[in-house]
This record gives sequence, C-alpha cells and structure tokens, in this order.
Amino acid sequence: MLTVMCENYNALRSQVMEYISKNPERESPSSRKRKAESSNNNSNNNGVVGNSESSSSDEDSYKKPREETIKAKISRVYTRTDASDTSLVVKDGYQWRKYGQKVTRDNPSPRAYFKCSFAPGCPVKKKVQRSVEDQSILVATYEGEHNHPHPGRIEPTSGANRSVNLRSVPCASSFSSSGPAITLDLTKPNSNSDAKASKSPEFHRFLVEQMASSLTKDPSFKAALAAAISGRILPHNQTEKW
DNA sequence: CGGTTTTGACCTGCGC
DNA sequence: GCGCAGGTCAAAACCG
Repeated sequence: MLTVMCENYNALRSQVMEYISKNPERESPSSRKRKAESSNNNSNNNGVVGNSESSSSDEDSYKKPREETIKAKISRVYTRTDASDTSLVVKDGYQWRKYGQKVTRDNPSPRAYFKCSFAPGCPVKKKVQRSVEDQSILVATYEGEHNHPHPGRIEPTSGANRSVNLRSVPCASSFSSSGPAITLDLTKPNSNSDAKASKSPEFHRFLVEQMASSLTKDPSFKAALAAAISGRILPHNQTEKW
C-alpha cells in the first residue's frame, strides 16, 4: 500500500520532470538576472563572493559572468501557506536575512529577497513571492548552493535517523514545516522551462494539489514529514527561530 | 548591543 | 539614448 503511494508520487514526479524536460523552451529572454555580483570596488561587506572565491578581479568578473550563472543552482519551491499570512517566509531550516523587497510587474504581490545568513560566505540567495494564481502559495526561488551543512541536520549522531529524509533529498524534493512543498530542480539543461510551467497555472495548481494530496494521503510521507519536522524542532538541533 | 527587517535610492541590463 | 523593470545597497528602525 505504501509502495503504491510512493510509486504514485514517484510517477507523478517523473511526469513533472518529463514535462519539464520536454519543453523545448530556450533561454528565456526575460532572464535579466544580474549574474555575477558586479561588486565593483566596494565588495567590502560580508563577502558575497560566493564560489568565485575572490580569485577574480573586477575585470574577470566582467569577462565571465555567464559561467557563474550556469553554475548557480536554481531551484524553485512551491510552499502552501495561509493566504492571510503576509510574511513571505518559507521555512526551510536555513537562516535567511532579508535584504530587499520589490513589487514586480507581473505579480502584484511583493517579492522578497533573502540571503543565507547561516554561514558568512554562503552565496545562496532566494526570492520569495506569492503565486499570481493562488495567493496561498509561496514560490521560493533558490539560487546557488549552500557551502555549509543544513542547520537542521548538523547533528549526525542521535538525529541521524530522522534527518535521513532531508539528507537524501537535498534539492530534488523538500519539505517545509509550514506545509508541503514542491521543488522543481531547475538545474537541468532546460531549466528555463520553468517559465513555461509557471505560465500554465492549471498545471501549476494541478502539481500542487497532486503533491499535497499524495503527501497527505500517504502515511509514509506523513511519517517522514513528521519525523523531519520533529527532528528539526527538537531543541538539540539549532536555535529555533521559526 | 548585535543581528534583522524595512524601505527608498541606486545600479544595471534590456527593449524600444 | 532613454525609459523601464528587476535586483541590490545601505542607513535607520526595530527587536530580543
């Protein structure tokens, strides 16, 4: 029974991946993301250098900003929250510092910008914005990879049993303590198909509902979720701030 | 007192 | 070249 559900979930996920990988969408022209931190000469504070390890001078960063973009791991997480919850906080166990908020054109909801503050040199950034279609869904876009272990799984001894779920699925799938979350790993070559996925709200909603239902119906996932959450909530893990 | 959040200004890339 | 929009900075406010 459980395996059936797991297979269901896996099948659904593979369908999602297939859908994504089949979309022959090329580089979206709207990818106007500022890639390499163009920290000219004032790259003073908290070293946003990231994985460029400050080896490159300003000119270098100008010469090859694209490579870092390709290197940057981008993933998107859909998190269900209460629509009345105005805090654009996606609880993923990491510690984030908000550094900006902006109202974008295509979405009346403000977009919040976060940097990982758990490790000083962690280059990971995330953007959180409510879905246009469903205000109760937060879309968190992660950029880069953490250069430090997950705060909720730095306890290898006693919490090993619980943290195995989070450990085994670092990015392809994740849970949020505020509800089921879906991660679309956009690091695949055609990562830009994500734009397409977001363009089809029906597909988007279908995904969310299917994932949520499969998660809630499946006792193993519930158990895993509960274990993951309890594992993180337990006081020995970290200074709980969420 | 130190870290975080807020928020307006500023910077940069892109389309026209 | 100009204007627009997304992204970032940084100072002030806030909070534990």
